[in-house]
Amino acid sequence: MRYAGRVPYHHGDLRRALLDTALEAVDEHGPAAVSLRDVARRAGVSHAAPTHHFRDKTGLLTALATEGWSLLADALREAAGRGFGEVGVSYVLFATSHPGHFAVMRAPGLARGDDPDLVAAMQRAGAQLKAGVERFEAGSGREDSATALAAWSLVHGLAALLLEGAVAPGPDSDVATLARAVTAHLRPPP
Amino acid sequence: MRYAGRVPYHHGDLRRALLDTALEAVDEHGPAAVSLRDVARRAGVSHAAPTHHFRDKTGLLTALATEGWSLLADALREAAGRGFGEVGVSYVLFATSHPGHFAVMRAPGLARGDDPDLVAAMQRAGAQLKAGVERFEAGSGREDSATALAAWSLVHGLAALLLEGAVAPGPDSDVATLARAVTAHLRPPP
DNA sequence: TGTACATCAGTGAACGCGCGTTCACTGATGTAC
DNA sequence: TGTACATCAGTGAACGCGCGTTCACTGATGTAC
Repeated sequence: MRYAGRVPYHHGDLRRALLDTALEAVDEHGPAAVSLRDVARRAGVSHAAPTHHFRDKTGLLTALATEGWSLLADALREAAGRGFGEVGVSYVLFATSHPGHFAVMRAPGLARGDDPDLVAAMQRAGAQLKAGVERFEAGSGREDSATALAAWSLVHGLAALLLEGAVAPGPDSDVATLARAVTAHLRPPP
Repeated sequence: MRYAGRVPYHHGDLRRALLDTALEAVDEHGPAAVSLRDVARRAGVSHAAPTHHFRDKTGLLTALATEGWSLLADALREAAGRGFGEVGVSYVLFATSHPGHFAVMRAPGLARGDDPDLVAAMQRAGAQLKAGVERFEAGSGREDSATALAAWSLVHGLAALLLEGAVAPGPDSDVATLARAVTAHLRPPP
């Protein structure tokens, strides 16, 4: 039973709360500098509590990476009906609106790479990316691996430049507009 | 005086040695996880020695970032005579052959952003990048900020994907070939 | 050429701190009967 | 409906470790005379 004004012994959804505070910590200091004790502190819980939800630090990062790839797959799938350009825009929007997830997803060696859930989520996102590029290539009737790589590089690079603070949308623009302008510069396969 | 087989008290060029071992450490664990003590250990020197060359940890990272931007500026300048495509290829080659430098250059908040040498080196590299894009645009006779951003995104994205291990050149290819194929997909301004 | 001395480069001990993980524990919940 | 008990969720102390920085020090070098 819970009484107003009383801190309950059980949290309610500590797992979710830990994931959220971990994302904040990643946003602030990068995925390599996340500390389990800091995450617990932010969530207002003892430093040993996370153990019950994610065995150890790697477990927490693996859960974040899995969630990230899964969210990306969902976002790309949702945009897939609207052509390559929109899949690309969706990729950039995902990266800038989920910086913590995106950073953990790209950081090598922090998550357990052989985790089955993580592998499945990555494959799901990979399939959506591939489908997006194929849609772009469809216009020309031929497939070209360099086109696929160029498309991915383009949106990945824009996302990285935005996240690194090397580029920012002007006052009359926003990320989606920037992304559309940039993807329009991709030349279809010869 | 130095005798063969005797470890001299003075190192000779400890500053350079520390920069080099720091680069190795960055390659292995990322810029956020570099430790001064580890860098000193790798260089075979007491952990307090780096203080004499770089006041503190930030000083070491600032020196690395400065060196990185300076090397990039040199590489871009050298390639500038050969058209935009080669400037782009040169950017990607710099990133993949100097992963430690490139990582420190992009990591926000690790170096002293107001260091005059660092600022100067960044400006030098920025000017070369700008010149490269202008060369590309010259064909069309008009300038277009989206073209510049797309060009930078494209090469930056390819570099990031290669460094993150998301993409690797096949057995019959190499980084330069990949970079040429990708930059060929950039569409000139309308 | 020799010598005194300032300066430079590196040492090793010490400090206080935050970290990840383990552990025995206790409070809360839910289920079988 | 009540009660016993297993299980789950969180606590707090403890461990050993590596870290950045400071400090008094010593060895080596170079320069003025």
